[in-house]
Amino acid sequence: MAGRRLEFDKPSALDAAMRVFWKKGYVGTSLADLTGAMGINKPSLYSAFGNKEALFVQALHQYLEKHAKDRLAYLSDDKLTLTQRISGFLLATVRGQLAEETPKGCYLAQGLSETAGEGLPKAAIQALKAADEENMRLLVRFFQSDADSQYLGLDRQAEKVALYLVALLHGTASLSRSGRSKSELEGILGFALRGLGINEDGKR
Amino acid sequence: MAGRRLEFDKPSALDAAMRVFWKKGYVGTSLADLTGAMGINKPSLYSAFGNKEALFVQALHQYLEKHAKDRLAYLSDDKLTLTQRISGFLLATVRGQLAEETPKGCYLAQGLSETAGEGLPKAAIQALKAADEENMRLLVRFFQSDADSQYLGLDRQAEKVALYLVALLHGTASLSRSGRSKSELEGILGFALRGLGINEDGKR
DNA sequence: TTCAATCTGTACCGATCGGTATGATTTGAA
DNA sequence: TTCAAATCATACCGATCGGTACAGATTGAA
Repeated sequence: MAGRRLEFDKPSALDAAMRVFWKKGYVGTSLADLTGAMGINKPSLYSAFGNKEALFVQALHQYLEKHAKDRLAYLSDDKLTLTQRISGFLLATVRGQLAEETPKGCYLAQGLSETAGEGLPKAAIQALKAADEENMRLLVRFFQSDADSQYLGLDRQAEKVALYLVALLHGTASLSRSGRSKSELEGILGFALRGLGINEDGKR
Repeated sequence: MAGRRLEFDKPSALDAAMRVFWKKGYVGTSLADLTGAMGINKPSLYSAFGNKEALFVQALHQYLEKHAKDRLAYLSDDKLTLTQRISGFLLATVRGQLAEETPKGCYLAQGLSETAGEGLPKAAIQALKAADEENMRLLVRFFQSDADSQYLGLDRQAEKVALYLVALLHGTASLSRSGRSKSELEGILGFALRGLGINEDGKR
């Protein structure tokens, strides 16, 4: 088709936008913040991504795909014990929450918290709730279907166990945003595992 | 002294401001939000409280005094076992996070999270960090000095134990803001206690 | 009763908010 | 080479941001 070519790389512009929302939240980021970080100006942003809230939703999906999805893979690694798998999942998540290359905390948790205020448009709230529920679904299904989890009886309270881990990870996300160090947060995970009633070899 | 009298009740105006900040965060609340909830207009706000950030700090102290302080009292109730005291503290905190009469979540946790963005003035950051550290100090001192805690060896890792509980409570605060129910959050606390390695009578 | 002190309401300040109209510029197809 | 399609940069829109000047109202003390 005819027409001038895009002068910026759309995926990397979306990546830049994601980092701004990740760091400052939805209400805390302005269009000037976004265009500055993305290296484009407002009309380009609007023609490429719609508007602020549409960009927020796309950035959320980018975050889930590029930064959240991999962590769940630890849970289904057959070569590891249950403890190792859960511990790997938790460690990877916490490392992601305080990596140097990205903002502190968790895009999803940050967004969900803003749900309680009144600054989020409906589409953003919907996308955040959907991602939260999907995340919970995956965790619940894991504790329900995993053999070691069944052996320990965790499958019978899969919802509670999953919510316990989600709460802990929301907590570490919050603490990482307030400046806590890697060693401080990793120290928490030992207690987290003990809360599940599992030990190092994954069997009671 | 001479002069016209204040036509509003200063403490209850501060209380109204506290609820707005509690619900919407610092960057998410506008002066219009504040004056609307407080029932006064801007010049009155500025003469009585200084400016937005000074009001935020005063509201934070009001929150700590009226909504956070009492919970710690559970820890030093001599008539209860260690488990009962910690459980009481956690339960009271979670109930405060989703009470009907107040906004969801925790004013302090909400503010600390905003620390990672760039919307908070320095004075607000200082006050939040100070409150966070004071809170941690009290918890650490508790696990160091409590007899039952010493008996269980928790005093030798008091910092880690305290941070574990703080992380969990930040997590429940976050979850309460995203709409989780009382029963869901209370279900988490059982795992939290197990993470500490204590049982119902407070002795191993 | 006067006067300084204090508070309230309105109206305004420059800056920034999210979003857009417009015209110049660049492209592929005809 | 012409022309429609797409993107770019600038400049602007009304609304709202945090904050304040100012005039009128209300008070206690002199």
